[in-house]
Amino acid sequence: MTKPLAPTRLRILDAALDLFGSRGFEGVSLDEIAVSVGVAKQTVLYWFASKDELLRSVVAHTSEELIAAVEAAARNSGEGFSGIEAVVKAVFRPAVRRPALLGLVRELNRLGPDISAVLTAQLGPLVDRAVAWMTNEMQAGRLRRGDPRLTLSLVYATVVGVATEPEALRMFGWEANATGLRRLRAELLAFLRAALAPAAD
Amino acid sequence: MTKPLAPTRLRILDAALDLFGSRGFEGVSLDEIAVSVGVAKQTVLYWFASKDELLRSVVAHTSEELIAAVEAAARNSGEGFSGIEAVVKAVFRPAVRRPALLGLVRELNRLGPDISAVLTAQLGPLVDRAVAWMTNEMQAGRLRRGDPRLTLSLVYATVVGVATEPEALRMFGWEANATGLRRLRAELLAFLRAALAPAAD
DNA sequence: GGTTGTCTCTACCAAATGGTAGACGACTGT
DNA sequence: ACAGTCGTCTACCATTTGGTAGAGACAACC
Repeated sequence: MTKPLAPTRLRILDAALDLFGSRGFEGVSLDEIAVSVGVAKQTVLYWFASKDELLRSVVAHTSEELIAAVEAAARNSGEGFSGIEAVVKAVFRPAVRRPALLGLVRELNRLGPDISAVLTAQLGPLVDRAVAWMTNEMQAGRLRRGDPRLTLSLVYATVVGVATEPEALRMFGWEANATGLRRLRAELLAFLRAALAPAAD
Repeated sequence: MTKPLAPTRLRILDAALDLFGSRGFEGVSLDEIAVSVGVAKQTVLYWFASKDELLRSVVAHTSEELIAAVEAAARNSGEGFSGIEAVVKAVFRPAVRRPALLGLVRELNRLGPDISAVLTAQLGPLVDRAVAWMTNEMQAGRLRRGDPRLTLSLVYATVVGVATEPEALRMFGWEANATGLRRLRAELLAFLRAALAPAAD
């Protein structure tokens, strides 16, 4: 605990997340990252052996945080849709405020399996648990029946799509302010609730 | 029949769409595009004055096609959810088969307003008509009531999310073959139908 | 045959990029 | 006072990038 709040290394990780997430790995130069942090390019290379390693570190660091948030939410969540609601709520604000968070996930897909493997390894168990939970809830009649994995994928795709495309949402007339954010979240939850509600029979 | 179908210019547009869409504008060099087409880099620059103009052309060309498909589907579509179903079906296959199609849309967001304006101008009227249609269907009770623009955004986000993240879907255990594609489409439509179904009352 | 215009090529350039080498200062423990 | 190491810097390099200049192949039209 020698360096309390934001030592250079963390500030670099932070800036790199935003830049990689918003403009892509190849679209950002080490120098840009350095300038945005307020250090020299070589300071970045002092902390991270290469640009690739910087990306790997950003992914590892970021996914740890996100996964922790999701797991915490999942632990305290209830049955049926409220379980999903808790997780979505936990992810929604940071994700929309900072599209880079989930944008980075997309970024991985274009950088070959060796890098996305870092994330897959971390996410695998979480996905499995989620699928098991979903299967159970479907069988109990608390969620609409369907392929649990695909349904989960669709929930994921919806949330990620919303969170990573503010520009597209603006195209539909959405305004990116606090009110817009609240409304979007409310509509997203209503949308997902309807999509997952068990068929009335 | 020397160059009947794909003259150089079109082949370049085609290759550029795939490369830009999958690896990002900055992640692809002119040389790569040229090689993948089988010509020299300078041939690319002969057809398109600069890399920027190439991107603009790809966007214009691609969005024309997509928009035409959407409009055709929208014209023949029915009321309520079947109207949306028709459009989603029209977009789904080409979009999933070729993630670059919609991936390009995301790509635009990171390239400044001057480029995404090309697309916005083309999409604007279509979006307005879709919103008007949706408002009408909601009021008629054929779709679940809600903010028409936001609901539309969510449908869009879901489809785009699904279409542009095959890697993420694979993380959830989805397999990218013909059967997987069919199942995914069926589940997507069921998901959207449930999400948009009018509240039973 | 000559001219013109289209299309593709080789050769080259200036700028930017990721990365290396090594110096300078600040702080540590001895 | 001194050696060491931590963190940052300036200076530099090799490669790649987008882009320019100009020549050659080839067809069509005169």
